[in-house]
Amino acid sequence: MAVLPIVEYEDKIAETVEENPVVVIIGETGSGKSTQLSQILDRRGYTRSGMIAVTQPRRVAAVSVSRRVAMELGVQLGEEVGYAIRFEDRTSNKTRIKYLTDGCLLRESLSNPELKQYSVIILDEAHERSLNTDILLGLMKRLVKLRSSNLKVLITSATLDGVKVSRFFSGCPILNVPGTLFPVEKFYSTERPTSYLESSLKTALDIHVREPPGDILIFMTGQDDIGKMVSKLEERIQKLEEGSCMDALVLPLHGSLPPEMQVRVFSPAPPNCRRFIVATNIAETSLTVDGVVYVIDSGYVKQRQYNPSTGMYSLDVVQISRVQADQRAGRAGRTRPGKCYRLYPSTVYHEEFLDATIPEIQRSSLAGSVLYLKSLDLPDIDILEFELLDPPSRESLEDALRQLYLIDAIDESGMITDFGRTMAELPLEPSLSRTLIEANELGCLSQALTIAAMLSSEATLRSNQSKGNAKKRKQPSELPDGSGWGDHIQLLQVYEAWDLVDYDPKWCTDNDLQVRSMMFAKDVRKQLSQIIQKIAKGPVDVESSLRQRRSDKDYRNLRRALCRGYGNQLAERMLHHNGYKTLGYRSQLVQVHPSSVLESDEYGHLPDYVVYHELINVSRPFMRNVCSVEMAWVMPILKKLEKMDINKLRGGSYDPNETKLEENEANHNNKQPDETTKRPSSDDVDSKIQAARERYLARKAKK
DNA sequence: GAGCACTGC
Repeated sequence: MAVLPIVEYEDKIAETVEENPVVVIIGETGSGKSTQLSQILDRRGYTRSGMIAVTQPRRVAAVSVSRRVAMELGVQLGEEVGYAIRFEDRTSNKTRIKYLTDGCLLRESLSNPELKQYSVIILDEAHERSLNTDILLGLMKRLVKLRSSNLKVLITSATLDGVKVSRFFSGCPILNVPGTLFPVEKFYSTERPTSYLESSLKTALDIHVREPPGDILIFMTGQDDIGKMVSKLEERIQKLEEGSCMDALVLPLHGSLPPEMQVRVFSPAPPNCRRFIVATNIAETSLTVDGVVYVIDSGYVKQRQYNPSTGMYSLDVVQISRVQADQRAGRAGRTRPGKCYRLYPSTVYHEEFLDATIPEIQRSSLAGSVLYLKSLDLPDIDILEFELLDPPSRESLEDALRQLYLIDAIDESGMITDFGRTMAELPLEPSLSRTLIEANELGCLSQALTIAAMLSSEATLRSNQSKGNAKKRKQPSELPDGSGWGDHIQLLQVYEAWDLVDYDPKWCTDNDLQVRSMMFAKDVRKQLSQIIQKIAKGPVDVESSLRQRRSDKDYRNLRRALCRGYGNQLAERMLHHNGYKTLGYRSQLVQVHPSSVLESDEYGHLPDYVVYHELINVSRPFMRNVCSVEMAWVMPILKKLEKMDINKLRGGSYDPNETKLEENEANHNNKQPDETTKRPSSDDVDSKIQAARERYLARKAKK
């Protein structure tokens, strides 16, 4: 086995770690940082006073890297070297080196805020900037001060980000460890193509005809384009003159492909055959395809982002960053020198692309993360001042506070409530945690657990309700339809139907459901049940109704619990048509997603009030996963909205004078004093509630 | 009447 570059740096690394509490390691692909750093520090005696934790953004990485390290050290996995991921803890009291997902480490710090069992914490792949890694970086900054004598923190990052991370940790040292990538020659287009699909197609065929053997990896934005590209490639390759070039195999690769299709890319090409792998971003970091020598990079990626001013997610095709472009190019140089064809001019790369991808923390709803931080009870930290590498916008934090207030996780002055503490314990979005608490009080916890689990697993019920579409109506689906109450109820019914056939995998495939997702839902449900039973004061019922079907056909209590939980995600139907208006501190015109099973009454009217799981803007704003609720349940939440004051919510445990000072400072820094004073006036809220009441009266009169 | 990239507790 070749000696990894990092081994030559062992003394230097050990020395630097000895002298500094925090060290940034810039390790390129193939440097061996993921497997070697922990072993180096183990050899140097750091495991005498505690374990070494190594975090990974992905589960598969935690498992495979720990397996590798156990093998190198000649120990049984789970003994001296182990891993911990959700649903699976393979560590023991002998464990010295522990690989875990960053989400797992966050969970651990909930019950043990100083993470005392660790003497070293290595945050690997920090340049990927997952939401969890960013929060961990903030926690580490605080932790190294608290435990300056007995904690070492190492952060691995990419070249472009290293200085920034170092600056965040008051200028800690940066060590560079070279990788073992082969050179990749880059070719740029002279201009942006009008159709990147056509341009990729042409480039791929050019390579096929002219270049020596080696697989081609083509980066596309999504499933649709990949499908088109695959069929066009197959068509054009067939037309190529026989004998003029080698054989070809075209493979799609994206996340929603069934696992058996995904693994096809891991078997090598047949002899004298070139593979074309048409992939999404999944091939950028998550999956490594061997044999790739040529990369075609469109320069685009599909990215999900959250807009805190509308509460809406959107999925947009955006330009990639320079880090991403380099990562894509690197995929061509893993086994030998490669070539990367960039379908954009070099000026675009240098002048238009961002240095790094916008971190997830600036593209997500932060309700869950803010609740998490609040539950840590860090006495010295105001949540809005919590130091992060790239702080989210003030608007985004305020949005999180408002959401948390509406679902009773924090009180009117921003303090975490008892509800909030329970909610933070559950590995769910706050809305679903709140639903579970309410369901427990209303005697329908078991059903709510199932819904929460099904929503976590994204067990998409593939358009089995395409009623009007004659083409797709081959056979009517046997799946339950939510009894008209909506998608949450349908998810519940589907799971219960699966339970009735003893969780038979074949039942899933027969009904066009992914076995993987359903199994995941089952695992989540079990985990949630265990956590709830652990934290509950009294006895809880987590199993009822799974087998003995209830007689309440209207799922009344369950819908009521959902309404309480989704108090921040309510919508009201328009008086004269089936469009909806979201209710809350901001109002949007939205529609029920066409895939919903929500039913209208005999007059063709959808329910007056619904809760929704998510707002997503795809060509138009839609509510995905909706459930019918009753006005009487909605009114108390609107009342609560009336009392909401964002200035108080921001306050936390600080006294008002101090808060004021901070705000003045913020105003000064932002140089936008108008912005900070511009908050929804109470008039606004009043008028909203007034309007809702008028509509209520109008409806009542109509009936 | 539309069609969702990728992770994770």
